[in-house]
Amino acid sequence: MSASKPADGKPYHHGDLRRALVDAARRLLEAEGPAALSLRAVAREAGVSPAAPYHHFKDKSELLDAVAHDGWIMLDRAMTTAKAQAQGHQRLSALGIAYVCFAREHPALYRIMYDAARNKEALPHVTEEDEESAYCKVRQTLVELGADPKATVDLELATVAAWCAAHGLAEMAGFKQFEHLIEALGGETAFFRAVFSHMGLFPRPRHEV
Amino acid sequence: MSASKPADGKPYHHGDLRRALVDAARRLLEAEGPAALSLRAVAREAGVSPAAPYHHFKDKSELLDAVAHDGWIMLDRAMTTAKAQAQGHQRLSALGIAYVCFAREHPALYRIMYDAARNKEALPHVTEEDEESAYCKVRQTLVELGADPKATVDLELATVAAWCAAHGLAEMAGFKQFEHLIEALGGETAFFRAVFSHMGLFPRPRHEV
DNA sequence: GGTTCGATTTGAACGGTGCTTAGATATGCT
DNA sequence: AGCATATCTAAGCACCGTTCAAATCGAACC
Repeated sequence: MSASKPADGKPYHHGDLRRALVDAARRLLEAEGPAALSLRAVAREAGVSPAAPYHHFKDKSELLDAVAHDGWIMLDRAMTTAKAQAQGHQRLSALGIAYVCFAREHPALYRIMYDAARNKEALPHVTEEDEESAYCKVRQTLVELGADPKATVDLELATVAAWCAAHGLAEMAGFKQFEHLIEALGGETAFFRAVFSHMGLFPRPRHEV
Repeated sequence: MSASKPADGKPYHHGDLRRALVDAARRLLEAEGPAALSLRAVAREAGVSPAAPYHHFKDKSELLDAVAHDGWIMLDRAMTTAKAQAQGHQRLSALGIAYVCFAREHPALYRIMYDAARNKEALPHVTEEDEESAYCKVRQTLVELGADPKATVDLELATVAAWCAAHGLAEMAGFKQFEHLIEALGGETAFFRAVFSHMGLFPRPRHEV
C-alpha cells in the first residue's frame, strides 16, 4: 500500500515509517552486528514505540525480508556494473567476484539475504526480481558464453554450480583459519580469483567463444 | 533428580549433567528446530533449573560449541566410512557427497557446526580435531589422488575450493526453488553428484592416477 | 467548518529469554 | 566425622517479540 510517495507532500503521520524502519534496521545491522538487530532496537533507532512496526510488518521476519529485499537489489546493481566492466569470458568470473566481494563487505546483511532466499517458496516460473534477478544474470551470462539454452537441466545445473561456488566462498572467506592463506595471495580478491580458478567452473565454455 | 545413575563409577551429583545437556540440546535441535533451542528449554529437557547449565558452560554459545563439536565428530565418522567404501578417484566425490548428505540430514545441527567453525580462531598449525579433521581428510585425499603436497598454497586452494563447493551445495540444496530440479534428477544424491560434476573440481587429478 | 472514519502510533502488559547472584545441598577427601 | 568444593536451585534483572485497548492524527464527506 502506497509504496513510495514522491517528495511534494508528507503523506502520513510519521512520514514513511516503513522505509525509515528498513533503513534503520540496515544501519543497525551494519553498525552493531546481527545480534543487536532487535525489533525494539530498530523502533528505538527510528524514534517510535516498540509496537509501531507491527502496523507495517506482520512479523520481525517480515521486516528482515524487506531488509533482505533491499540487499538483493544492491547486490544486483553491483553485479550489473561488474559485468558491464568486464569482457568476453571474464564476464562470468567478474560476476562471481562481485558476488563474493559484496557478501564480504556486508556480511551480516548477506546472511539475512541468504536466509530470506532460503525460506522463499518456489516461484511458479522464473520471475526476475530480488535474488532471482542475480541468479538469472548468472544463467544468462552462461548462455552468452556458449552454454546451450536448450539443455535446460544442464544449464540450470551449471548455474547452481556457479552459485554454490560463490556462496561457499563468500562464507568461507570469513574464516579466521584462512587469513594466512589470503594474505599469502595478496588480498581477498586475489584469493577469490584463485579459488574460482581451481574450479573448472568459469573458464569451461571458453572453447566456444 | 538423580535419574541417570551409571552405577559403575560416575561419581557426581547429577551423574554427568554436561553430557546430558549437550544431548538434550541436540535432541531439541533436531526435534523442534533451531528456534526452539533456548538454554532454558535445554535445562527443562534435562530436568534441571535454568541456572544449572552455567556451572558447565560459561555461555549459551559455549554449549552450542559443545553440540557443534559432537556434530563434527559425527560428520567425520560419516566421511571416513564413505571414503573407505569408495575406490580410486571416486574417493574424493564420495567425501563430498557424504559431507553434503550429512548437512542435509541434520540441517539445524550443520548450521550450528558451521557457525562454531566460523568463530574459531586460526590454529597455530594444523591440529587434527573437530572440523579440522574433516578438512584435513579432504586435503589428504587430494594428495592421494595426485596433488603435489609440496605446492602448499595450491593444495590449500584446492582443498578450499572443494570445501566451498560442498558447503555451498549443502546450503543450496535446501532451497525450495530447486525442488523441481532435484526431482527431475531423481533425488538429492543425484543432484549433488550432478552439480559436483559441473565443477572441474573432483575429476581433475585423474590423469595422474 | 464540523463531523466522522480509518489509518497510525502509543503505553502497558504477558510470557519468554540469557545471565547473575546468593543461598541451599550433596559429594569426595582427609 | 568434618570440611572444602563442586553442584544445583530460587529469585531477580534487563531485554526480547508480540498483543491489545486506547489515544492521536489525516483526510474525506456533508
